Amino acid sequence: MEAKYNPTDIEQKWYQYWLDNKHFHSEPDGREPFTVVIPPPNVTGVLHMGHVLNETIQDILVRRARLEGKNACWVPGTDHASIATEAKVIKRLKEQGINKSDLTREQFLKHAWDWTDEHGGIILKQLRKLGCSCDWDRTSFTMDETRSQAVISVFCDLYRKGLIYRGLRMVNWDPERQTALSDEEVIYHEEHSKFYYLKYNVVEEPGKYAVVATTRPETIFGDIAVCINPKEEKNQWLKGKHVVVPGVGRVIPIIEDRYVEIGFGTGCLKVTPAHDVNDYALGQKYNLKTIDIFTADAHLNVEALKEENLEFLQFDLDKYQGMDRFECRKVIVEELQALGLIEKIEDYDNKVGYSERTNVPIEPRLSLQWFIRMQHFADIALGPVMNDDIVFYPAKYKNTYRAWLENIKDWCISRQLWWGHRIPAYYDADILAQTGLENYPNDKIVVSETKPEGNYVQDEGALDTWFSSWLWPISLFLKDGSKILDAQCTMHNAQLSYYYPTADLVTGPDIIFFWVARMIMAGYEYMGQMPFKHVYFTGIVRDKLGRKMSKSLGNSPDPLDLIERYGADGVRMGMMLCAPAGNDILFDDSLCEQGRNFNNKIWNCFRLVKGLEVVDKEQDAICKQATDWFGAMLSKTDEEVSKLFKQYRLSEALMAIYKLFWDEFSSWYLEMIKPAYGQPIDKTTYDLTLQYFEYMLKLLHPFMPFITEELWQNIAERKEGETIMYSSLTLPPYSSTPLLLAMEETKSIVVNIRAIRAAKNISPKEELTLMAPKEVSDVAVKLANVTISLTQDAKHSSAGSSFIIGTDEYFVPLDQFINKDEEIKKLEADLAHQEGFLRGVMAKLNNERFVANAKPEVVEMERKKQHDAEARITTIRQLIEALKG
RNA sequence: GGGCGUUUAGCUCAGCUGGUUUAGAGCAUCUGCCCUACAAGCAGAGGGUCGGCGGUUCGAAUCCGUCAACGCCCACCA
Repeated sequence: MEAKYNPTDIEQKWYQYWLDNKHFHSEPDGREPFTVVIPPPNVTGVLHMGHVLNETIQDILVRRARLEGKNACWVPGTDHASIATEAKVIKRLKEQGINKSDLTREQFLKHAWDWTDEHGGIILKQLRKLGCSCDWDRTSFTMDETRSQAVISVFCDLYRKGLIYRGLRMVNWDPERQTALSDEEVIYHEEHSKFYYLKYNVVEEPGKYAVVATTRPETIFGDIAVCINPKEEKNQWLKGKHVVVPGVGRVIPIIEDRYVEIGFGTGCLKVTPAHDVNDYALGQKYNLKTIDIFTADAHLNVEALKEENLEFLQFDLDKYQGMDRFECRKVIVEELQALGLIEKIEDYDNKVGYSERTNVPIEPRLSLQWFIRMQHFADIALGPVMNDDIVFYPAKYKNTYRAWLENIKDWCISRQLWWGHRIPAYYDADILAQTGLENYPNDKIVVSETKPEGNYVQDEGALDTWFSSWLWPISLFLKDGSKILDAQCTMHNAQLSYYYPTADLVTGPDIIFFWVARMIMAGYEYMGQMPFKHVYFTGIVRDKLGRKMSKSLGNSPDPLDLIERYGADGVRMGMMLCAPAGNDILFDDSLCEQGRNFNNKIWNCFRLVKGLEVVDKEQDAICKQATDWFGAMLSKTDEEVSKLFKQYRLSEALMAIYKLFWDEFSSWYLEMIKPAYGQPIDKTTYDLTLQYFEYMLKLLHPFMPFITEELWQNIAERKEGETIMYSSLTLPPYSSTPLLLAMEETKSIVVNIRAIRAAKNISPKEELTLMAPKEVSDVAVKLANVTISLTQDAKHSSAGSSFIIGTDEYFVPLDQFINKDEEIKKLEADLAHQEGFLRGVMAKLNNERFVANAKPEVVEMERKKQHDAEARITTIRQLIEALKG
């Protein structure tokens, strides 16, 4: 065996082995199920560090569940990511000189599928490199046939139930992709912008004007009123008057509404119902007309204004026609300034909504879209999380969840995209020809899983991607034509009834509304049950400086490159070392280094153990003590690890095993049982050592699947197809605290003597005498290389170095090396510390109220502290005197 | 503007319902070692008045209040 662990070949070998033996595949059986559905990555995406974190955690949970004897099933798949993928396809087409608008829907979809086939699933291949134990036979796609069918039938079902409706609403419009978005897809950024104070001349009082402050002067073409608060003193004079929209020349009324905040700005609000959510509400309330001045890609369309009789028009409308909205802002400000219609311009910070996907400022736009009534879903989804039927880790996200559900708004689910599930709504062609889409009567819409007979036109829109994602934990298990709508009432689907509800969901808190909440809604609506029992929210992977990893910053390492350099096990461990649940991850390559080093350590321990020569002989005292002790140690850690897993404290579980293996097993245990050079080891000790080693491999396996499989296969004879993955994880119970305490004392003796050697520069090879007040374990004799001289009264007069463990005093005579002053200084420092400590204890014990109020065992503990400290102080004083004398 | 969270060694974090030797771990640092598993290693060492202030208590990193810094989420003040 090589002295260094080389992961590459080994990882490939075992992954193939697992695949060949179908070890990741699950079918329902008598065992308890443990299901995890992957948060489907974008079908054309590539692996980034966020995935590494997320998928590693899932794999750890799944592998641990297998070891615990559960029937674990981790279902992989990808998401069609409607808007993101469509954007990529459009971009590629553009590179080929093709515009989306030149293609028919069918032609475009052909390109999109080509692209998907070409790039799709790359990320799933990459997950294999990471060691993910997904049931690849179950790989699904949110837009494959089964999943699509589920989506369409759910849409129809919700429509029938009256939970889906079509309506003309103010929506978030992405002018780049030219589609509506849901509220969740809008991200607000604080922005430094300007506040423009525009003059609106009052018709009834020539020479006087109202001032309106706005951040969006380009929208004045759509102004339809100016609103004041009826209670605002300074604007009383405007009541009932009319004003002229500057430049545009439209005469509009002053209206009154308490919505306008007194004291903010000038108290005059321009009302542009077509381009602002609040203005739209005002428009509805006062029955104002809406003038839409933007095209779908947010360029000006002022053609309609020409039809109006704008008696005070000062602008050249043709100049503005087709102008970009931001260009227009610049131009219009210049022109208004020239006309003397701007009173002043101030700096102003406000929030601007951006499209999550295209990063373009959102335009509020009135349009005809499909919505889900969310109140119903909020009602069924709130309780289970608040009362911990579904448990969130960390729990703080319960607050976030509740806040969202309690202020729920209807969900806009239609998108003006082609790549997605097409809305199964049909319009009678004849009626449509008469009425147009906007005025098409709702009761004549046919919503159906199949195209109705006759001359019908299907809705052009597609559904929000999340409308398919929210069914994921259900739709993944639909097989052989089984229908989602039958799922709950018949449960005839053996797959679904076995695997649902799933056990754990691992995902980022950024999609708690997009996905987590909606899965819970769909779960209760269609299965009558929760979709998962636990939700583990990961943090965001950041770089060492706390910056979010991103392509543009170039601070995100390529996971595959890391795997190449440190091995998948090393990378997984590096990731987990810095990943307490819910905290952001400050990732650094050096963490993987630590992971790699640990692999190497395990590897070399294995080399040592396997290299031992074994004979059939009695176990000596040292080995007996060592094996007994480590058995207890192992079982104690095992218990801890189980507890930590139950709390989803994975990084702590890993750390516990890490310390067990490196400190207790390698540094202590192996040194204890290691025979002298060339000597053999007894079989009992050897067998126990292998047993312990094997058990630790199992504990480690979820974190580091490859090296543990490799060593597990080599630690004993294995049958063809056997795997550590399904080796059971049970340990004979140990409960031996005295054993552990005794060994801690032994270790203290060894550490003290090593420290003396280090301080005095004495080689470990040189045997020393240890004067001890009581029997010292042979383990200490071996590891510290000492001979014991039993004495109740160490010879304080002779030169040497002493130490105290508990209240026992030990002494190592060292005539030739001793430096008295140094020794005295050290003892005096210790004395000062002990005395300070004693003072603290005495302060409590002398306090009557403490003695009276504290629990008896606490008082008892303080008394013991007092006695111990006093004993130690006496001993130290004697030592100092002896040295001085 | 509301809400939530964080603040403990140079770094990343434990520290559960207040008392278990005047705070722990891993990494990093420093010192000494190539000793026949491992220098991707071994042995040893140093390092914190627990963000500030105030309070409750016999006793506070731990509970309460307040301030500060940072982070996240939500919200239609144009």
